[in-house]
Amino acid sequence: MKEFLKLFKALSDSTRLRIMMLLMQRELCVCELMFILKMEQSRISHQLRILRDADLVEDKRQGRWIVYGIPKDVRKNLAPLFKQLIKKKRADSKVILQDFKALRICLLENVRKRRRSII
Amino acid sequence: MKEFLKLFKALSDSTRLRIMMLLMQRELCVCELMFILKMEQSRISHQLRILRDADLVEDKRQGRWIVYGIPKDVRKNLAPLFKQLIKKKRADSKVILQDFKALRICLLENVRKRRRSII
DNA sequence: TTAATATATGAATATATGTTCATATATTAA
DNA sequence: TTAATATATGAACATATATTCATATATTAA
Repeated sequence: MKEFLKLFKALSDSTRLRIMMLLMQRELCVCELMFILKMEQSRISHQLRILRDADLVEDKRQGRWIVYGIPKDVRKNLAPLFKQLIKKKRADSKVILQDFKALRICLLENVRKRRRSII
Repeated sequence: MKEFLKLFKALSDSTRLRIMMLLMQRELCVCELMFILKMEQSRISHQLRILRDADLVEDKRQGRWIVYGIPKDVRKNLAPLFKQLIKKKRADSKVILQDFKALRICLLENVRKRRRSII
């Protein structure tokens, strides 16, 4: 039961749910999430930690960025659930769809700098 | 998103999760839940209210008891998820399985009195 | 009608959680 | 090596949530 509680708790916060929806689209670093969600860095880091503790996301260093993504098995399990969240064209999904729009802008504007680390 | 948050929040408490698992087995009144969970009445009533506000349970009066159950559509949607929760024979499921045992005893002992209301 | 039973609910309290601020750490650029 | 950038994290604070206690309401039994 603990495991399920951890999962539900992790998903029962709007910031974390938005992060999850974004990471379902694409791996992102913290500064990209900051740009898209318009939230300060520590707020996002704290929430990512909770998601990581619940094994909903994993992180890897890429040069000076730390990139977050959703492990394959988690992605597979959550996909049907999250699909419902976008599918319904209700006011409910508005925030999510706006976030997706901001994600596109984030990529176009190359918020994560072009420089690539050697490692 | 609000709808999903409401769902996840409703399920992210161990008392409520246990209640949901029990109601997936069978309709139950508050006093039966008290007996099974060994919790005081107001505690259960408060949690049932939260579940009802999230449309996860519905109630109907039967004589002097108020019987709680899970609406068919909700039951259908949550069944696969909850099945996983019981399936895995891990310490994680122990509490739930103990609750099911207590449920059986509850029914054998006829915790809800035999008298039936006229209504 | 009165007492007993079953449940709901408001208020008080304790605890958990989310956010912000300040600061530490790790990497890369200069 | 030093400065800049990206991120993590501890502490303080505000807010939300769960639980308990006291009490109200509705139904049935006597």
